[in-house]
Amino acid sequence: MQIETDFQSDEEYQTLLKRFKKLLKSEQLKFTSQREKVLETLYNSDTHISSEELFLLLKSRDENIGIATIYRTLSLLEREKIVTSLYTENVKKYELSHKKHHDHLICSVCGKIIEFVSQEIEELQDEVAENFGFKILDHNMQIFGICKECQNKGKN
Amino acid sequence: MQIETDFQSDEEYQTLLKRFKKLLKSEQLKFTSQREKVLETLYNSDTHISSEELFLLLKSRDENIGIATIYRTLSLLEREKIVTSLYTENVKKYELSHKKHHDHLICSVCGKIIEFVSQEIEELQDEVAENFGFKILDHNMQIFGICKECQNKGKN
DNA sequence: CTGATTGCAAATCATTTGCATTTGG
DNA sequence: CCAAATGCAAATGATTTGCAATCAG
Repeated sequence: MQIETDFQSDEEYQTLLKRFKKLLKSEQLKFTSQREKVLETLYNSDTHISSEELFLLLKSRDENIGIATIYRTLSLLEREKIVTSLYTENVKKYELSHKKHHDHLICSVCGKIIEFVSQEIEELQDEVAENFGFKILDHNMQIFGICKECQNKGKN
Repeated sequence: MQIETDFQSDEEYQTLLKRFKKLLKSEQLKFTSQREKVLETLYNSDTHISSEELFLLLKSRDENIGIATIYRTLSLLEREKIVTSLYTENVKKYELSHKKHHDHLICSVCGKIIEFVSQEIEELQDEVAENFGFKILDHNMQIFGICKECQNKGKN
């Protein structure tokens, strides 16, 4: 079971990597080890991550990478829609967008981000936009509040 | 008609002002002319406004106010839920929250912000949050895209 | 009076940029 | 090769903070 999962993930990552390389080629950009590190780290991260966090993470692995490169790579990835971003706690945080689209519940106490999908909300959004003659490119929904765990903590 | 509207607005503003004063008193904070200017400017602004914009606006009226005071006042107002904020074009922008709650369509071309309300979306959000045992404090929905006008501009 | 607030300037934080050097194709 | 990319350090832009002077209650 574990093996199957790993294999599957790996295959998924390879597909992503191929897409990235193809994309770079089509724009006469170069595939570099730094760009791969960033992509890979995002792939393996199960939460949203900021440039700074990504930098520290890679540095702790003794990777040779500068923070400017991380900023540049994340911008590139966002431009190419390989990642999406959101803004919390005064910084921009990124996640791979290969996942299904989803929205966010953000805990104001612990900062935890819970992802969720609601097809109905998506549809209503499309409807609203249509009423304004507005062409949707992307959207971003954040619900702030207190997660179950932090509510319970409060009771102690 | 016009007179009636002005009167009504004025009354509404007075109510808001009273609320603000009461709130300040209850926290042993002081009512200052700078705080009033900020509140009043927000009240009279029909769009979201950044600290910088607020500062320039007040300066152009020769008001005596420093930008640090504006930042401090906006934080205070947000903490007290008198204003809400959103993050676009790399800055935080504020609006009075005495209006009915609403969400935003943001044009990626001209930066225009269109407000809308969807009771159905609100309800779905509550439902989702409930499923996660999440207690909603606030939320924030931004739909990015291209507004009708900018789509038409593109066609010329 | 006296603690809160202000304006200013300096500090900080996230992000961007210039540039000499390195590297991928 | 050589244009693109990198790392570094310096620059930028938004926001915050320290502090002496001022002001509200």
